[in-house]
Amino acid sequence: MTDEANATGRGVRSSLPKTYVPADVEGAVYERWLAADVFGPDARGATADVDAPPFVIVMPPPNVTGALHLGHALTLDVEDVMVRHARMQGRPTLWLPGLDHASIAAQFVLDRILAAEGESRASLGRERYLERMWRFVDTTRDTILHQSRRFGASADWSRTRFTMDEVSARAVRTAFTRLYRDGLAYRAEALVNWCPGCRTSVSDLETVATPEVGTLWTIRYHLLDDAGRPDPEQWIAVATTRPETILGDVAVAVHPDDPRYQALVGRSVRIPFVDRPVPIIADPIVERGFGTGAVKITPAHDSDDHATGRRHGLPAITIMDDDARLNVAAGPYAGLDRYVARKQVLADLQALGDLQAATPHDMLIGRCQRSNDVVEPRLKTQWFIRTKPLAERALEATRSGQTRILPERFEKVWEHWLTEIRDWNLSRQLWWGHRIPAWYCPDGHVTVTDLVEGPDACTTCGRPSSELDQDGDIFDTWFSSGLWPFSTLGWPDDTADLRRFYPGTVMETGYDIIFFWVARMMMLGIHFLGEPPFRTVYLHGMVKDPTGAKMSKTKGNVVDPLEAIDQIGADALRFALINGTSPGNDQKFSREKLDSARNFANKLWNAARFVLGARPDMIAPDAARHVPQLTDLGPAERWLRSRIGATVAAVDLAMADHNIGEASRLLYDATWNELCDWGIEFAKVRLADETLPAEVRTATWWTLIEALDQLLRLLHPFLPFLTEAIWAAMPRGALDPELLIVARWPDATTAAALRDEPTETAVDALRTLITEVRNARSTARIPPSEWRAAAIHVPAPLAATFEELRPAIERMTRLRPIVRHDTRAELLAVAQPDALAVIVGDIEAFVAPGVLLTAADASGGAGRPQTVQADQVRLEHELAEAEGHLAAARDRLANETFLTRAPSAVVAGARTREAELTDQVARLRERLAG
RNA sequence: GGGCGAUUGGCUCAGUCGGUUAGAGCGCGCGGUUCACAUCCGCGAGGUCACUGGUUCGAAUCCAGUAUCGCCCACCA
Repeated sequence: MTDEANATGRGVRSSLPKTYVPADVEGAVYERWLAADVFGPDARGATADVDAPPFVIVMPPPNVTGALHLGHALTLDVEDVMVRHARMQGRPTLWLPGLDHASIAAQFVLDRILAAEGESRASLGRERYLERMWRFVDTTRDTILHQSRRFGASADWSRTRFTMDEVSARAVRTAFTRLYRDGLAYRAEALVNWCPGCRTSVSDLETVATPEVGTLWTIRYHLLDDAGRPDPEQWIAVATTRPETILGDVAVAVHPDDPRYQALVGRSVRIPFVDRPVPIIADPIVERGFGTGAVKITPAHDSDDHATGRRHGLPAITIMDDDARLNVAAGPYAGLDRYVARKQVLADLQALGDLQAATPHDMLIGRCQRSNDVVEPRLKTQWFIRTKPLAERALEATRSGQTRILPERFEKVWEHWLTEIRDWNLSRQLWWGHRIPAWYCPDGHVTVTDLVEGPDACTTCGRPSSELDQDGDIFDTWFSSGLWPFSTLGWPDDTADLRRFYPGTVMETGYDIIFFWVARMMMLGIHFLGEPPFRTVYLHGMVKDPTGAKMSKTKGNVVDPLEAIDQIGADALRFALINGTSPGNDQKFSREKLDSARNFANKLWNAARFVLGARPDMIAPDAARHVPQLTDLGPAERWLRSRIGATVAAVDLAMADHNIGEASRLLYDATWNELCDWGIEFAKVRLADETLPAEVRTATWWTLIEALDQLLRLLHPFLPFLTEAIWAAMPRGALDPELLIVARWPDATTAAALRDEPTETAVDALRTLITEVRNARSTARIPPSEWRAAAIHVPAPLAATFEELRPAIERMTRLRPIVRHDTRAELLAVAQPDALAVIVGDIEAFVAPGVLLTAADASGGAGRPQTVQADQVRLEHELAEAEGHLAAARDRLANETFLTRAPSAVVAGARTREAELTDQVARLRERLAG
């Protein structure tokens, strides 16, 4: 075949390579897509209807920190399926790819690399550190983008964005400035989660509550007498898990109604080592039953205590520095690490005789999600976002249905989190990220501006910019991520893209970042643009290892998606990740799934190879697509068309439901169990039958082509490379594009017209007959290759179909001749007593006797006189089954209330069934008796 | 402490609006050199749908409770 023929889009390549080698195909196919320019909403090669509503998918930009893992693969696959589906429906699609600078994660990774090189943040300094970071992300960025293409992602690479690029930077400055102007961003001293390892504050979401067994120590604080001296004989005992923080204690709290302590309220105790007198206060927050019922109050290092301290107007004494070492306020313990200090304090208390008890205690310790360090609550002056008003509008959006969350159950956690939301700490004491655009003058005035060059002067006192200092902190990464759906479209400018593509259609991501990311996008999107950034939030589950454990490098149970692609191809990996999954549910990923997907890819390839290679001679190799006459189709062809129509409808339903796992399952089934097992097998007989008229044989082939064509379209989102490669060899219609990726999704109306239920019913009955004959032959141990004769009675309505399919039935049952009798009586008259009986509904067949076996023979023993017909066992089994069902059916019909209350259709169905079973049972009994 | 999810053959999972006989893949057993595919073909065995109770003519499905596992949220020191 010539290149010209291919270029017309109508050429038929004579055959596909015998074996499908993904590596040979995938790269080349991707190049063809790129060359044809089909990915973007207005791509040159795209065939979208410009007036159709655009399909915009919002994806989480992966972190620039390293290679992609299986979770990324799943994300890209799910999104690619959705985008390809929409593209084939003729909608302009926007899938905007990008990367996230991931400030804390990236610094964590780079710090490790630097440590290996004998360098550190401190040794490089801010400027050189950032230069180094840019070099690092330049390489990882290329890796990630390259990998995304290997997954087959059909994103619009021309629009690739980075959360640290200038457009993003401007969006960040603008967003923050407006929030500040709107009174939603504020700077305040507050207790924040401090990670001493990362040397930055982190948000509540970034701290992980870790169960640990700690110790609950009981410590005596001596009461002060009127002269202010500690009384060695009188004390109040407090319980604490953090004895080192006593150095920052400012009070002891008891419950106001606690009779043990009521007399002590208002008196003072002495804090040891720092020799500080503090009051005993009453506060209902104290749990009387816990510990001693008396709590030490350390406002600077505990969030409960902070709140208590504020209620009582107590000072907050910070005793730790950024490295979590005790500071000068800790008196004799200054300079000690927090845990060293703890030991020392305990030893000193012991020496004083004031350590009363130590008991093991189950507790939750907050650890840094990134570094696993124990997070320290500390007082810091930082920037916060007032989230309540933003959260309310996000809740309105989901409650009103303006934005829908799928699966719906996630709406509950969404509700809860947004209802209980606390202010968002935006400041990070890191270097890699967007610098907070706030400047401070020596008088403490704050100037916030979105000007890239900073403010001219202090907006309060007019001091020139030279006297202003910019905040040294950067923003939480998720702040820029939260702007993603619109910052990528040119916001804050009112761009054409923004007007056309905001809000997005579907936001797709894993449920693990619903709060980190989805909630933030919702809050910020609604605030800045007045409407939510997407209509649907689709959350997929997590990919776990075969035992259900989380995949992690340290556990060594990760599957490298690129390795899997090298071994079995991207299509198989994609199918393995999607087939058999449902939205929001985790999946256990295993080698077996990959194998199964690979087998399916192989099956499709070979089916296509057969179909294309089975072209009858009278059809020219480069023949244009031809629609056969309905009258030239046989029952098998009509059956196959009808099943394809049913598949289109079922897949459409699943896709509309966002249930792509179900869609893939339906397609697996249709391809393997319908097209391959029956469609092709039936067709083989007609195609090979030279006695048939040419138009009948060609009609069969064109029917296979039609079925394959429809399945290729439906399968393309799932197996893009493989289907595209097959498509290239298919005879295409005049209107079909050269590339499947921009071909049209099967039309529902056309598909509905393919349905032919009477044919399906008739052919299904004959398919069951074939299966049952095979079963009978198998149990009777008739060699599969051996031809046998048979006699059959087929009820009149089925007779014509039977005759039309006779050659196929003969071949598939390996029975010939099959003598058909018009009445059952005729059949029984000729039936040999030892023939195998096959009773399928109204059809009854007798197959020439098989080998008669004893039980001993069946288990491999020597040949013996044959007394037991193995076939009898099968019939008895069938009889028992039928009798069971019959009994159930009769019970139901004997039930008066069933007859009166159940819908008449159900009752009628039960009656029919009962009649059928009665008949079936009678004939089975008759046969067994005979 | 609160919430969510899961529990269906040996394993991994489907199962729509409650409806007759609960499906698939893998694995298992038997058979197979059928000219697309052994990454295959044919046949088969294997399930009291976690448990208890309820609603209903009818429950894997709806309700209540229990158990086990997993996850999320949470300020008892």
